[in-house]
Amino acid sequence: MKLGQATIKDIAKELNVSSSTVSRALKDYPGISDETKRKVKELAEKLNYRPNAIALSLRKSRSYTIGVIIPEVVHFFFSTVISGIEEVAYSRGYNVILSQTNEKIGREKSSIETMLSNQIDGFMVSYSKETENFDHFTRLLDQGFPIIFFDRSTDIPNAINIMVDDYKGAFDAVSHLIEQGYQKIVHLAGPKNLKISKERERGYRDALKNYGMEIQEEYIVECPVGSDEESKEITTNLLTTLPEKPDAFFANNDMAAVGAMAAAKSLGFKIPEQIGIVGFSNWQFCSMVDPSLSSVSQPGFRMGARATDMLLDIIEKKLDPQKITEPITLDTQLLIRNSSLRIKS
Amino acid sequence: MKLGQATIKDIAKELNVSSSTVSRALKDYPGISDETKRKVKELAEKLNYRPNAIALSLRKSRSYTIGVIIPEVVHFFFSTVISGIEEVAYSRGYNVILSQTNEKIGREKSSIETMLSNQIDGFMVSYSKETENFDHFTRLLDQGFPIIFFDRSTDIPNAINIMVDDYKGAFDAVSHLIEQGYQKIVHLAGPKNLKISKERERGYRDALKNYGMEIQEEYIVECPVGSDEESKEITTNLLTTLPEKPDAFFANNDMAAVGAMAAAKSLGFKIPEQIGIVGFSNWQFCSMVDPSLSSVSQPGFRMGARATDMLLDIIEKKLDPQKITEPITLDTQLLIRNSSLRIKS
DNA sequence: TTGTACGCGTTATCAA
DNA sequence: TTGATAACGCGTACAA
Repeated sequence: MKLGQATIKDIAKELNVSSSTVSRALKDYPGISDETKRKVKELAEKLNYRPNAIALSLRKSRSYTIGVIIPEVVHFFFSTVISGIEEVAYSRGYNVILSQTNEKIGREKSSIETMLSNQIDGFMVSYSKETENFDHFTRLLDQGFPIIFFDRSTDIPNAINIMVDDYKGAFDAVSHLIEQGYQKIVHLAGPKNLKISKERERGYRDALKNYGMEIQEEYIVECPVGSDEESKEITTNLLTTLPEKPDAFFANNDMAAVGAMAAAKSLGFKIPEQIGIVGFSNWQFCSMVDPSLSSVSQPGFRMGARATDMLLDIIEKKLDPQKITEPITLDTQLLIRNSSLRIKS
Repeated sequence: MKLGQATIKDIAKELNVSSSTVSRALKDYPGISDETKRKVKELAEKLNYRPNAIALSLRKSRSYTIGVIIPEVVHFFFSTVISGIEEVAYSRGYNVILSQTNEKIGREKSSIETMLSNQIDGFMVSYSKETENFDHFTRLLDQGFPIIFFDRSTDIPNAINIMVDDYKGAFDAVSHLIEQGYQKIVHLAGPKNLKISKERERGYRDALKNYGMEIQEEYIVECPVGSDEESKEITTNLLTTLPEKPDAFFANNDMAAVGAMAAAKSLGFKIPEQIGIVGFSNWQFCSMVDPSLSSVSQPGFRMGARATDMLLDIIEKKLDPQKITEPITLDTQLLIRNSSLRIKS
């Protein structure tokens, strides 16, 4: 803050009282004469007094600030989560301090250090793709420091995880494709080390099993990057080389789904008549591509809001983290659009 | 921070030295014996000592934190700007504290107050649509408090504005359409009260003039919401009722452009042969729609990065804000894709 | 080479 | 009803 910001001392000096009196008057403590209160408040108003939150933090060892560690800000799902976080934090009087890791563990660790230095009251974390060792988190959790992991969950004992029900989302999507009569369904899978990828793959497998269909391992293809270009290349390859041509794609994310769509179209396939496609995440563009892309929508805002409410409850001791033993899962919703709807009922 | 976080005092007590010695040893001050330094650093490491940034802030009246006030986080352009801000802030050792206003002035003001309480070193602001009175900003600027306005600029004297060159972006886009031989170019305009909308419309008008073409007022249609549905409806209307059928659309944003594309396609027009379309912003989906959408790309990341560099330079007194009298404009780039390219050269 | 004392802004505690 | 003092964690001018 610039010079010239009035402090309690300034008010005290000007009114010839002690700073404790001013402090008490401002907070309507009992045992201060109405007269003094009035004078203090009047002058505070006049001087545009604003309490110094930093001094307060130092004194209380509480900053009313939570730290958000996120892989990328420019990402539809994550920005939606941030929005939910910010909304709840604001309404409960907390600040949000934000850092993106760009999927780098080094940056993740250093951001955590900085935030701890800044005495934040708790963390909301979606860890980076590079993170395989979780010691920097367990250490904090063991100290009793509040952390909530969102979207990307961990196996750390006692950690609180909140995520989307990826398994069920995938299960629903693939079941839908089967019900639409698709037989050879490829899964464009995500990075193997992320739990969400594994869960989605599990949903894919179980849906097939559930309908008595065989699982062919060559139909499960990893798309490590997750971009549309990558997927277009992979999909073109599959459609031209596999002995039994696939007739549907269930993608781990919407970008990959769009890549598959582009590949199929440029090879002359009709969508959804010959090839069906379903993505995951329900990004904004799903309704804008042609044909519109069916997708599994994830409740990002709700996830951010819910997680923040829990974190603040823990910080404020309204909730005992020990009591939360199960991961919290939020329901997804399958949005059926034209890319997978060939049986009009 | 939880109990148990080691302080300088803890180290001092354990080593039987004074806390100032510890402080100096940790910072490699001259005049401390190597022996002491070694011991102090060793113990600091062992105790996992972490400087208390809050105490430092209080002492230096500097928090190494900047506040970002933004209308919405879930918005491709804004999230890109945030990313640029965060990137530079991180690399220069600053924290970013974030608040979204949801376009409400009340929230804008209260967020500013909170951030000031937290002794932030400067502001990055894109004000809300409701903001018409700027007193809450001028007061701060008059005090010498560093603020940079991005994307949405102000007329406040001495304020620093950074924005995209909307005029030129629009001018280039429309010139391109004309060069492609389109004759009856409609402008799907944005909300009239935003400066960016006005600038884009001005670019549209000047491009037509520049090519000696007549400006027909009924070809300039406001799309107040800016959604694809809205634009689809408006465009369908135009294509079916106007006596002289339009053969191109220059939209104020990409969503509106996609709406126009959908309308044209469903009316059986070929794109780009019969109808050309150019959007604004270059959202991610531009390359994914079919045909791919030409668009004017706005350098969001660069804007965030550049603005933050300036803000930090001002904070660190490397730059005198008085010296910046002109608004800073960043060049846009016209990305020509299939929706407007009918003359292959 | 090291220690003492003070102040950043605030509030809790004890005393008057 | 009010005031003086100490403390939160750190850095530094001054003294030793």
